[in-house]
Amino acid sequence: MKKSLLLFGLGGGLLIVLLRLVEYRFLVVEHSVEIYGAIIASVFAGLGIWLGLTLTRKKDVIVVKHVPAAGPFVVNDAKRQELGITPRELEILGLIASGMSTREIAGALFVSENTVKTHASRLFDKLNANRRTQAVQVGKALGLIP
Amino acid sequence: MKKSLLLFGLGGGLLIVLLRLVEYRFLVVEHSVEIYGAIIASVFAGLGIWLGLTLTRKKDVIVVKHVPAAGPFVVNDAKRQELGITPRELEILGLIASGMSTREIAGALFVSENTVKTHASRLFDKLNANRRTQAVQVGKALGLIP
DNA sequence: GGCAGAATCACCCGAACGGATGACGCGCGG
DNA sequence: CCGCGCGTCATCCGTTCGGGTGATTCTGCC
Repeated sequence: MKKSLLLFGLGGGLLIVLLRLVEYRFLVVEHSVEIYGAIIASVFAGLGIWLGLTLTRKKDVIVVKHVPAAGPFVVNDAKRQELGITPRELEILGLIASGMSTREIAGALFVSENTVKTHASRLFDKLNANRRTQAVQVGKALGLIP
Repeated sequence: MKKSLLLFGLGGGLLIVLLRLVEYRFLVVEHSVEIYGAIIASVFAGLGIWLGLTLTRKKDVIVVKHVPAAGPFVVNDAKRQELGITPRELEILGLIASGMSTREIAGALFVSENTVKTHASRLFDKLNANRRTQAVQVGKALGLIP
C-alpha cells in the first residue's frame, strides 16, 4: 500500500514535469489550456481510479448458511427429447457431472473408452458445449441432471 | 453505476468550464500552468478515487434462476477456511464450474493462463480432486459454489 | 522491518480430452 | 426388405489439463 502511494506520487510528479517540459513545444497554442487540462484530468482520473481500487481492494468475503436442496430430482424428459439426446448420452452426462473421467465411465458401463468419447462428443454437440464442465453446467440449467 | 459515470462526466465538464472561466482572473500568473495542472490533477485524482470506489462496491449480483425454493446462495466460508482455500482459488473454482476453460478464465481475470493453472492445481489438491469436473462436484457438495 | 501467506508467472511433460470421420450390428417401423 | 436411430468401436490429430518445480512480487500482520 505504501508502495502504491509512492508510485502514485512519483507518477504524478513525473507527469507534471513532463507536461511542463513539453508545454511550449506541442501544447501551447490558441486555447490549448483546455486540452492541457483535459489530458491531465484524464490521466489523473485514471490514476485515481486505479489508486482507489488498489487502496480498497480486499474486502469481499461473504457470509452465509447452507441451503438444503429441493425435492427428489426428475429428468426434464421433454427437454431431453427436444434436443435429441438419447438415454445413453444422458447417462454419460450424469457420470461426467459426477466427476468421472472417460476411462472410469467406460469401466463403469462396461464399454470401451472410444464409445464413451463418441457419446460425449455427440452430447457436447447437442448441448452446444465443447468442454465437459460446460456440458455439466448446461445440463443442470436444462434440468437434465440434478 | 451508469449514474456514477454520468455524474463523473458532468462533474468533469463543469470543472473544466469553470476553470476556463476563471483562468484569466486568478490563475494566470507567472508559471501558473503548474498550479493549474496540479489543481486539475488533484481534483480528478479525487474524483477518480471516488468513482473507482463507487463503481466497485457491491458487485455480487448473481443469478439464482428457476430453482424452486432455494434461497440466495452464500459460500460456506467455514468450510473454505477449513480446507485452506483462498478467495482467489474459490473464484477460480466458480469460473471452472461455470464451464469456462483455463484460457477463458485467464482472460476474464486479466491474469496469465499459468496463474490460473497454478490456482487450479492447488485447488484440486485441497479438494482432493484430480479433474475439474470432480472439483466442481466436490465444491458443490461442500457448499463452496451454488 | 521482516516474515508468512497470496498471488502472479514460467516451463516441461505425459495424460486426458475434443473434433472429425468411418464403420458395424441391431431392432423397429414403414 | 430397407432405412433409420441408436449403440458400439476405432484411428488420427491437435489442444487442453494436471502434475511437478521454481521463482518473483505484493500484502497483511506481528
